[in-house]
Amino acid sequence: MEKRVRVRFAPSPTGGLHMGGVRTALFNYLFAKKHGGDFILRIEDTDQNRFVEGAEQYIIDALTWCGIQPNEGVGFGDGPYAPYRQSERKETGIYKKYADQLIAAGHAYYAFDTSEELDEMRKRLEAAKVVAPQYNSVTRQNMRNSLTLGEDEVKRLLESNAPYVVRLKVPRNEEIRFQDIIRGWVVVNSSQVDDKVLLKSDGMPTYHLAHIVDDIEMKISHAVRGEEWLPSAPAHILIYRYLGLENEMPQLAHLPLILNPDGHGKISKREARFPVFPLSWQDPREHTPYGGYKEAGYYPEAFVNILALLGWNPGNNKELMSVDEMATLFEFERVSKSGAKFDPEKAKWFNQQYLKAKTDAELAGSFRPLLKEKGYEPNESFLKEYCRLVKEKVQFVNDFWAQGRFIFETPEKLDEAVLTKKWKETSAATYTLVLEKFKALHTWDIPTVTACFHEAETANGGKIDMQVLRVLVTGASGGPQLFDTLALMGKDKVVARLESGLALVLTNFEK
RNA sequence: GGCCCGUUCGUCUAGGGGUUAGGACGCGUCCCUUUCACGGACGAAACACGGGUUCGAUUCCCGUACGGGCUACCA
Repeated sequence: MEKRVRVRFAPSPTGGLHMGGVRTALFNYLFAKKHGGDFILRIEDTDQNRFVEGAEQYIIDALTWCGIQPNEGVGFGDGPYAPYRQSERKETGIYKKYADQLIAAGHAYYAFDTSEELDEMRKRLEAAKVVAPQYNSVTRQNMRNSLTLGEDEVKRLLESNAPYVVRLKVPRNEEIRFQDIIRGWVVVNSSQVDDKVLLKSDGMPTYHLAHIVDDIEMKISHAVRGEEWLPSAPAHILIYRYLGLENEMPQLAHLPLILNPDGHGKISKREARFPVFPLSWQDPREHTPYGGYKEAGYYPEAFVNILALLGWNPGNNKELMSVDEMATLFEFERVSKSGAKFDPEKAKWFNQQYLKAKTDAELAGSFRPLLKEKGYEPNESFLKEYCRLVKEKVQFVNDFWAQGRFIFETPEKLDEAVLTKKWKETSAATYTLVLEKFKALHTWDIPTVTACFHEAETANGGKIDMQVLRVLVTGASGGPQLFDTLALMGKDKVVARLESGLALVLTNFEK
């Protein structure tokens, strides 16, 4: 019988959770949802030196904003396997228990080397032209560990509380093979694997031991993580094997990395000219916060949609999908092996698609607070109409203000390029005519304004350039649907703008 | 350097021994439009290279190049 799908997202609280981490969480979430399984948040805080205040809460907040909440784990309700923080689990002695088991079985050993001694060893090896200095089956013979020291000495050191680590005893030359759901068979020789530290001298487990113990204890069925873990997977296989748990170990899936759009390497928060964090992140050790997708105006649905298609695709040419749709389609077999460069331009397009799907009322709701910051609080119907007009032109609600700002505030200057090109000697008379026609109106709505403009054209004896009218009223060469905009602005404002616009042109353009 | 992983339009990708190599973003042209968009149509644009295997390779194998990851008592 297949075991119940239980997957975990297991970040360490060493900083803000960036988009690569979110995607890993997302794939876990989709997989769990598809199979009706569990999605767990486990906090891997075994490195006390790298602990960052606020990071854990950030992870919880970010997942929540993205709508990919775990159903078990830190911040989301303890299930039957609590605690879900490794620092707390360590207190139960669970990691030491497994480490002791490995030692008893002869697959792990105590090592008493100081960091100075380790440095010395590496230097020595480098001097001897050893290409990859590592603590392994060969070098451990010259180090201070329970394999070289003799039983009595080891016992004495242990009893005298000498600091030690527990290392995995990796065999010298053994082929280690494992199957990755995404990559197929991967084969590595154990000579390439070093004697990994399992238990650190502060008593904390390393990632290598901790995640295995927890995955087993928490009955994790699939370990889904980034490609950066692929090189250490062989060591993990060995640990499972020596624990007698190779048959119970989770299936492995190593996700391709998200790469920088330009340049090279993993996506990085420093060089990116686009957000890499879902929510803005203030690192307590730094001065300036990093902006987030939320603050940039992205909808969480759009953000998640973008991420899902970075390395995965449903194979049906469909790109816009809800999380539910993605979940029904998701499978690791359709996750690609190669890294994906993130394309910020396409990300914007995604958001635009979601934006266009919103109702004017929804948009008004999200734009109202932004507009209030600028000092304007129009009534609901005005705001909805405003949103209707500007939404076709932007990708973010954040752009709504800039797009229609002229409605609230008189532009300081008019678009010169348009005027230079289109303003003629007769223009002053033409647009004065339009002004007079507008002034004479008693009702003011879209059809009336439109009809009035056409009447002006008739009276003028020919077409009147709408773009020039636009510039006179709004200052800009482009903007929302012109007559609709004029209708929304109201007669008084349009007339006043037209007057001031004409005055401005006459002083600056008429020679 | 060593080890591991990867390589289809600029980017995200589909496909897979015989295809006009498909879609999307972006880009260009046109249509719609007396403005601005949206929308629509069309177009330019890819199988890294070299050897095999095969009647036939973009697809399978090997090598090379290139890219990425790892190489800590970090995860």
